[in-house]
Amino acid sequence: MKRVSIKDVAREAGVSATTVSYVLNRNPGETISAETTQRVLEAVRRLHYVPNLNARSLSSRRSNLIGVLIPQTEPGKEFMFSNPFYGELLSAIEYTARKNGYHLLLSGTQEDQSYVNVAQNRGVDGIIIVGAYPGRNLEELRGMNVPIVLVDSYVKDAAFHTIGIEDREGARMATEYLIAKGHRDIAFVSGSIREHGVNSKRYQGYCDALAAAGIAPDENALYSDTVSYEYGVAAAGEYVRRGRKQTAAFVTADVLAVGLVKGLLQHGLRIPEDLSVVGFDDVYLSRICYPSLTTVHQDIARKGAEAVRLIMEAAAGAHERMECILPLTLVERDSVMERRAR
Amino acid sequence: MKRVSIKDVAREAGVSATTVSYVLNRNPGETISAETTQRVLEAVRRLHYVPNLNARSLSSRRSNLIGVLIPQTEPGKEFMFSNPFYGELLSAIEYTARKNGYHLLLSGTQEDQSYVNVAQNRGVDGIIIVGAYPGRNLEELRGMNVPIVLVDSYVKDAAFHTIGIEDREGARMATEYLIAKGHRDIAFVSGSIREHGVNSKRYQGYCDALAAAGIAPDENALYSDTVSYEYGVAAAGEYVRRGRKQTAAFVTADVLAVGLVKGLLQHGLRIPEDLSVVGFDDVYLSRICYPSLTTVHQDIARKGAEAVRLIMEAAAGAHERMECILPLTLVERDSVMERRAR
DNA sequence: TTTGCTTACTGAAACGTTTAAGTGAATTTG
DNA sequence: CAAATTCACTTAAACGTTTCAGTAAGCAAA
Repeated sequence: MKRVSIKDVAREAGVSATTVSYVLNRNPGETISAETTQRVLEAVRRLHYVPNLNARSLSSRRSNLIGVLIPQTEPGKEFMFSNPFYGELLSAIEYTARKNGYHLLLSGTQEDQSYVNVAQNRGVDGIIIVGAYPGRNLEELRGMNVPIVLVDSYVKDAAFHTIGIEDREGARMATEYLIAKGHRDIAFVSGSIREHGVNSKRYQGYCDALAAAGIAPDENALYSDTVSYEYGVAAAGEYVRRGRKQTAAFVTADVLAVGLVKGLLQHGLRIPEDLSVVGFDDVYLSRICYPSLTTVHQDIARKGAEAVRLIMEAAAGAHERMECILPLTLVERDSVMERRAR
Repeated sequence: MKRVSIKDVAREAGVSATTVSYVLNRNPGETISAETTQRVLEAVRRLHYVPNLNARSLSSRRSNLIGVLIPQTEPGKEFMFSNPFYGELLSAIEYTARKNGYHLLLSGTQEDQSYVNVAQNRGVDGIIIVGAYPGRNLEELRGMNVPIVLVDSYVKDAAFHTIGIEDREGARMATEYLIAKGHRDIAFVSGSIREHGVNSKRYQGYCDALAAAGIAPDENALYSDTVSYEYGVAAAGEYVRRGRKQTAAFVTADVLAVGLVKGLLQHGLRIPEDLSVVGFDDVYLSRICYPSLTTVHQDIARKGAEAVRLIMEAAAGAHERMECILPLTLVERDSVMERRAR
């Protein structure tokens, strides 16, 4: 039960292996007669030949493989890859990659883990890293000789291409929207605020909007290390415990916002009557949850597509650092209402 | 900027490449002295050597790579991979695979597409196929010389291992539960009912429960199309159009159930007061939606883990066909209530 | 007629591993 | 003490491609 190799095809077609390779790869500069091409393709079909891509990678040093690294927790505990946003992004990346002849090498990442082993040794043509933050992991990657795209990271490093969104603008937009609806006490709920992370930018945007309206930022911002539905629920409890000072909340991730809403409902509060909520990301879930979530929309499909595009361009020889920032819009749904006296 | 290879390590450590390979692979039967082992490992560390897994696969004919095929639609249109269940399952597969030293080669599949090219040519050690149904695609795979695990398929074929759940039992359980709550007119909402597919089993289970209670199944209570949130919403419209005969619905996928509920709410109906709903899968979303969904729970994390285990066992030499059926339980949440007169 | 160019191929090395088979030296066995 | 065994390695072939550097034939140009 041996695999059929290029040599078998060559024998069948009465040509050399080299010729078969040239036929299959339409190698520029090489000329193969129409007749021979026919014979080779015939043989390929007859023998059901499929090229061994490992051998091809080994020889040509390109693999048509893109490594994708996504934060992962133990399964069953949380959403797919800890945030449904990651799932949707992955889906978009996969789709674009496949349409361009790439395969995906998928690996989850956990805090302490080395990034390098995960992907380098397969000879990937590029790596897309989602949700990374600076640290020894990124240091490791710098030495690698492969294009790397960081998604949603504010690391400015010549070694990494980045793709992101107008975080600060988006947050300002959301907060301004709440202010325009008459709210002045606006909670800020997010995952951990780290330097170079998206949340610090979103916090800035939130402050920008408050400042423009002459409101002092709320010292009691709620945030945690993890972006999760569970933390959203917990934050609701905390909000009640603290005396429900705010009439609105800007939440930096939909999954968190949905948890918050759920938690508040469980406490017998009504949304948006008792608290107006604006989320961030516009994951599919936001349309589904109850009440449906007013949120800052980002084009996830496009983000994935651009990530793949950057890898391809870099692999094709582009050498300067590339950066791609996508715009945001606000989508109004049912989780916000005009402020009224309580 | 050359890659460091095993030969560089060999030179550095003053031994042959073979010795380095033996040290790195702890090859059984081969003895390498402690001192040499030390020297080699030192050299590996000094040179930051990482083995080229493509070369390894080529030479050893095992890749530590598992191909995963998941139904995929255009991104942005629907959930991750068309059903959040797939995302959660993928997450579980990834986790288990990684813990066992495997990487994942991910590919989405679309209706018309050949499965073979997607994975075979990378020399994967096995393929996990989610949501496949018999057809020419499976025919193609039969010829391949690689363990294949079909998830949720009732294809009985010596060429494929399978992993599934007690679909019929689960459906019976759900329907019996509704009957026990006093319902007699129970809708059946599902994706397309195909031979060898899970939905035909679930339909049987639904009929079993009705029969046991002396209820004749009603053609008019059937809603079947595609598994998607959108179709759930559409089914709600259809339900209203048909005159709201049923007081309860058994829905064969949570994502569909959530759409149905959403659609009904949009029509001004209340859940569970106007319609009791039981879903299937217990995806994370079921806890989050409003009202939270009573549903048939399956252990998705375990399912993913078992899929990987089957691949590993098959790769290790097990040759008879393996089949793994996991049990189901019913989880009660807020989408069902006792029937009362209307 | 020689030279040079084009066309259509082929040979062989290289990519980075694994692994079967072998090799000497040291050690044990009969 | 010779023979057999064990130990600790090495040699070289193989895995299935790509690709550089030819080559031989045909033809046009000088």
